[in-house]
Amino acid sequence: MKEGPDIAQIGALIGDPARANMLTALMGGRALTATELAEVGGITLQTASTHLSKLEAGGLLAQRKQGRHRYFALADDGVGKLLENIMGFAATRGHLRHRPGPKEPALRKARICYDHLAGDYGVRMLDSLIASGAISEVGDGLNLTERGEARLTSIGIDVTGLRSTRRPLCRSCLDWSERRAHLAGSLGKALLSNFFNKGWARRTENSRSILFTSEGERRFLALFPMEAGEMDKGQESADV
Amino acid sequence: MKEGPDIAQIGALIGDPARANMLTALMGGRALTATELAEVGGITLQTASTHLSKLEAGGLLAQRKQGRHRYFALADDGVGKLLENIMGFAATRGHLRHRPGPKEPALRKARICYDHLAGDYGVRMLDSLIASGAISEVGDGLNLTERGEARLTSIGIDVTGLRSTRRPLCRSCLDWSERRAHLAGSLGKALLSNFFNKGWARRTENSRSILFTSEGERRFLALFPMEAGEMDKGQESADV
DNA sequence: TTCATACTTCGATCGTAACCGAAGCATCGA
DNA sequence: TCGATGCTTCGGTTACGATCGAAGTATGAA
Repeated sequence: MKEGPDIAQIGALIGDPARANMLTALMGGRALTATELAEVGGITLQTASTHLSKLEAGGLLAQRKQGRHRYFALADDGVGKLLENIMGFAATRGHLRHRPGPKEPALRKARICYDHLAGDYGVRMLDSLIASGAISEVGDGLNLTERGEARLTSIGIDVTGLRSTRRPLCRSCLDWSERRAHLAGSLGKALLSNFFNKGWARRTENSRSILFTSEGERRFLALFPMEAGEMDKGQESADV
Repeated sequence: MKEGPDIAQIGALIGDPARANMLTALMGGRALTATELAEVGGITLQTASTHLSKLEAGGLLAQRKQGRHRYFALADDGVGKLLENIMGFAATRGHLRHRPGPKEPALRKARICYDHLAGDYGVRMLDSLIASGAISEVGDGLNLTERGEARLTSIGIDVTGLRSTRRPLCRSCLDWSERRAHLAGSLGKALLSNFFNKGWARRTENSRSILFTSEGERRFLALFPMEAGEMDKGQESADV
């Protein structure tokens, strides 16, 4: 009965509120310093330091020294994926935190989920890709069709290059409030990078929300039109 | 920064060793009484009772009264899936518990993982299904082919009936020691039930290991032959 | 050098939750 | 009705770990 992986250990790591807040912040995808993480955790630097040591020892975080700064980030994709999973699960059980801040509408609209686009726009993008036949749903998973590959290549995504990596091209990621999926995987990441590179959108400094320029928004909505029946849905989407 | 699902809450629930042991035991798929769970948790009945209340309040467990017994089980598929995920992750970080008991070889060979077959035989079965073209790998997911549907129907699986449920037909589940996948989803469950019904195998009383009869083993191995190059691999497989 | 910034380590406090003994409640069988 | 079994609730103890002040280490800047 005592065999098997020790889920209690990682449960305990995630189970502390301060650590959970830090991990959630790092889902934003960028590395943060100990000082920044102390702030998001609502604790002093000393306390944060011990937490960060534990998270690193537990294999959840990786650190990179740079001058007198020490940047922490999620150790790898697996950690992001795990946290996504738990968030999705927690949402279905109604374990929500209830401090609707002023930034919430922006977060609902478009936000970063580890490394890909989430929120209303994220859900819309995947819906549109499926509706247009670029991505097909196969059982539990998602699959890029030939038509989709041609289309994405035409907007500047190096699909061939993405295929050569070990990471899955398409993954679906559950949007916790809407309970609908958006696109994760290396393709999801590449698409978001593409939007950044084109200047359609940019990150915000202290939040996971993504700001679209008016021009970028216009282009994005044109590129991923909503199906006819979907108008005025998707307002409450928000993820992770 | 405070929006989103509260991962700390469920992390804390899983993070207590006694609770984690109980949950792991319930991954065996059958409902257990509070007394039995107290024993696997290594705690008294009183303590177990409070743990079980918390797990139920947190949406992880469901209880069913039956006479003066109170049976606890995982609340639904989602919980099993979550625990599988965490176990898979924990295994990749080397968070293993180290009490190799006498039952371990049996567990490595074949065991139940929530409701489907895991371990050496579980991995072998999926490998064989893929090699024979019954199941294809699509990106991250698995897909039953037409040929596979015909083949499984012929051995007594009601594939059409399975398709009509909301649960995904094929899911892959990471085998933590081998780091290879075996088959989960409603099809994985149906296959294991099929083996039980045919009398090829049965559960053991106090463990998650599955015992094959010699006849059942012969049939199983004939039904799911190993690919030529795979001989003598798969000895160390064990899951969840 | 010297000072400032970024972070860690040490030491002590404190709160929470895990824990168990004992008592209480519910169901069953006789 | 009575005792036995299965489980919960109560109360008090204990232990662990989260927390922070203070001191220590490392890097950079002046």
